Amino acid sequence: MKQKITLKHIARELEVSISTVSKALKNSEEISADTKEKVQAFAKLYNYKPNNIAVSLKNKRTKNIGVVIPDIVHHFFTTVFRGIEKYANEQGYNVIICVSDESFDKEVINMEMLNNGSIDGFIMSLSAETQQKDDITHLKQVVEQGIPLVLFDRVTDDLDCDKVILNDKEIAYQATIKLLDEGRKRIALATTESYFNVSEKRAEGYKQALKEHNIEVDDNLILVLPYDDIQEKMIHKFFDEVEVDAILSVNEIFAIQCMEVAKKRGLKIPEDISFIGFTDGLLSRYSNPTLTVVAQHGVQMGEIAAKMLIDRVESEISGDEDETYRTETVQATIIDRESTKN
Amino acid sequence: MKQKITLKHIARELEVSISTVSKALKNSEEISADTKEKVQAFAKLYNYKPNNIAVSLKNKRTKNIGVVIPDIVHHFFTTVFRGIEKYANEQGYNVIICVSDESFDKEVINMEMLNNGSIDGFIMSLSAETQQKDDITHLKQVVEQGIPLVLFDRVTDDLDCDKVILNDKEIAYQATIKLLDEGRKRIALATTESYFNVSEKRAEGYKQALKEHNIEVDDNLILVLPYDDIQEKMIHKFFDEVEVDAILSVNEIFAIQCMEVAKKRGLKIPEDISFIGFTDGLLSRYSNPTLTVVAQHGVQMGEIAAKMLIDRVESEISGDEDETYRTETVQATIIDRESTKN
DNA sequence: TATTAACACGAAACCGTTTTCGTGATACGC
DNA sequence: GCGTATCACGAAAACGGTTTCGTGTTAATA
Repeated sequence: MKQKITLKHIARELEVSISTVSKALKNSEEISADTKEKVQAFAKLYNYKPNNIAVSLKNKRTKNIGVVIPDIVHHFFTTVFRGIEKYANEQGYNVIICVSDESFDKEVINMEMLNNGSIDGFIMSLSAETQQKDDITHLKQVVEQGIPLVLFDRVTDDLDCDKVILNDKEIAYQATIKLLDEGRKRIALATTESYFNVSEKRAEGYKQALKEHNIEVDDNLILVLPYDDIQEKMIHKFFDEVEVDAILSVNEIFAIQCMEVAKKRGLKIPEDISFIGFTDGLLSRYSNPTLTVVAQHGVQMGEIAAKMLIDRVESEISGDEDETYRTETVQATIIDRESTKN
Repeated sequence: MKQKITLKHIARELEVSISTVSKALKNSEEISADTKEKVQAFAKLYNYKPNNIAVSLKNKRTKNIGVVIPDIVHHFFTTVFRGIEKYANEQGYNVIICVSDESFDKEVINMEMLNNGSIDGFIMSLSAETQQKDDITHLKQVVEQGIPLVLFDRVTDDLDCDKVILNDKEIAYQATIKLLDEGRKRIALATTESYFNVSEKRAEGYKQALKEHNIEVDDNLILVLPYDDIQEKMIHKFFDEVEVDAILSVNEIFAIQCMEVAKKRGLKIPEDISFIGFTDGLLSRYSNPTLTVVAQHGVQMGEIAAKMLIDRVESEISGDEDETYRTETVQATIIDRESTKN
C-alpha cells in the first residue's frame, strides 16, 4: 500500500525546505532553474498531487459546488444536473449532490451538511414542501453568510439571489396559440395538484392565449391530476364530462396518460385531438404517436446556473464583486412531433 | 454578512483556551460542568458548526464518497445513485458525483480529481470505453493506495475489490424460460453493439435456456442495435429476414422500438409476439402495451454498494480490516405486464 | 574596498480543528 | 504540615499545504 506523498516527503528527500518545494512546483521566480527542475522531476516521478483538503483549508475555497435538487430520477433535473456537472468540471470544480426528496426538512439538513466549509456555493431548485410552506429562512441564512446561491426552475420571489428560469408563461402561451392555430376550440390543461410556481406560470400563459382569442377560460377544462395510479380513471371521467379537442400538459407523463385514454376511447391523434406536453424526455420520443413537447433545455439551464455560480464565487475572491443579482431566462422551444397537426 | 464563527472566536470571547472549547463541545470529562454549559450555550447561540475541511484535514477522513458513473440521464444509474445517496446520507456521508460519459479519459481525470483527499472511497461503474480498452490501471492504483473501492453492475474480473452485480445470466435465463413456457419457438435477443460484460452475461443466460430446451441458438435471431436513430430501419429489416415470436431485449429502449415496429407490421402483442426488456423505467410502464421487464432494483444495488463502501471505510479506521473482498449479487425480478401472456 | 542589489532559499505564521501532555491549584490522607 | 492524587484547564504539535518576510551569499557598483 503506497502512501500518498506530501511536500514534507519531497523536502526531506531532496534536503530542501518545504517552502522551496512548494514554490518550485508552482514555478516561482524565486527558485533557481536547477532546483525547480530537480523538484519537479521528483514530484512527477512519485506522482505528487497536492492534498485538496489542505489547499481548501488554507485558501478558504474548496472548488466544490453543492447541488440540492428535489429528485434525481426525474428527466428534467437529471439534464440540468448534467449541464451543471459539465460546466463545473470544465472549470475544475466538483459537484456534491444532495436530494431533498421534495421534503423541506431534508432540504434544510442537506444544506446544513454542506454549508460547513464543504462547498463554495449552492445551486438548487426548491422542494415541493418548501414551496408550499413558503419558508426560506435556510436560504436567507446562506445568502447572509455570503455564500453564493443560484436558484433554478423552482425559484422564489422572496429571495434576492441569482436565478435561472424558463420562460414558462410565454412558451405555454405559444403552445396554446399553436393549438388554436390548428383550429382547436376546446383546449384543456392537465396540471399538477399542488400549484408549483412553474405550473402556475404555465397556466397563466395558457389562459392568456385563450383570452386573446376571445375564448373564455373554462375551469372544467383544467384537469388537476395527482401523482398516483388513479390517473387513468380520472382522465376517463374527465373525457366523460367535457368535450376536448386538445390537451396541454405541464409534464410528460400526464400527456402520455391522456393520449392512452384518448386512444382507448377511439379518438384519432392528431385528427380528433392534439397533445402537447412539457419536458422532452424519453416518453415523448418513444410514445405512439410521438408527443409534441416543450423542450426545457435542461442542460443549457444547468450550464448557465453553474456559470453564474462560479462567476460569483470567483468574483468574490478577486474582490470585484457585483452586488446586483441577475435572473437569466432560458428560452424553451416547441418540438413538433406526431401528436399535433402539421 | 455574518462570518462563520470558529473555536478561536468562542475561546477569545469566553476567555478560555481553544482546547477547552473543543473539549467542552465534545462533552469531555476533563471539563467542569460549569464551563461546559457556558461554552455549549454560547456555541448554540451563535450557531457554531465545526469547519468540515479542518476536521477532514485533521482526521484524514472526509465523510465524502466519490461516485463515478458513465451516465446520469439513464434510469438505471439514476436509481442506483438514489440508493447510494440515500444510504450515504443516513450515515452522515456526502456524495460527490462525476460522470465519465462513457469515456475512458474522463473516467481517469475524474478519479484523479477526487483522489486527492476529497473522498474516503469510490463507488463506480465502468465506462464503455474502459471496458473496451480493458485498461484498469487507474483502478489498480486506487486500490493500491488503500482507497476503498466498490464496483457495481459494470465490473471487471481483473480487479480484486468489493463488487455488487446483478444475477444477469440467471435472470436472462429465467426470462427466456418464461417465453419458452408461453410456447414461443423463435425467440430473438436484442442487444447492444459493443459487448458489455452485462450484455454478454444476459446473452449467456438466453442461450443456456434455449439449449436446455433443445433449441439451437440461431445467430440470425440475435439483433445487434446501435444507439442511433437508424434503429427502426434495422428492426424492420430484421423482421423481414427472420421469423420471430418473442424478443428479449437487454434494455428498455430496444424493446419499445421493436414493439412499435411489430405493431406497425400488424402483429398483435402478446398474441403473435411477446416482449421482455431489461430495466424497469418509465418507458415500460407507459408504453402500449405496457412492457414486461426485468427489474434491476437499482436503489437496492446502490444501497448495498454504499453500505459495502462505508463499512470498508469505517473498518479501516477502527483497524479491524477484513482483507477478503466480497461480491454481492442483487436478485433481479421479472415484472409481468401486458407484453407477455398470462 | 566598502556598499548595495539581486538571488536563492528557509523560518514561521496561518487556515480550524483534534489530541496529547504538562501544570497549577485544590483537596486529601497521614 | 508535607506529599500526593485529583481536577480543570492550557500549551503546543499535528494535519498538508501557501505565503510573507527575513537572511546569507554572491556579484555588481562606486
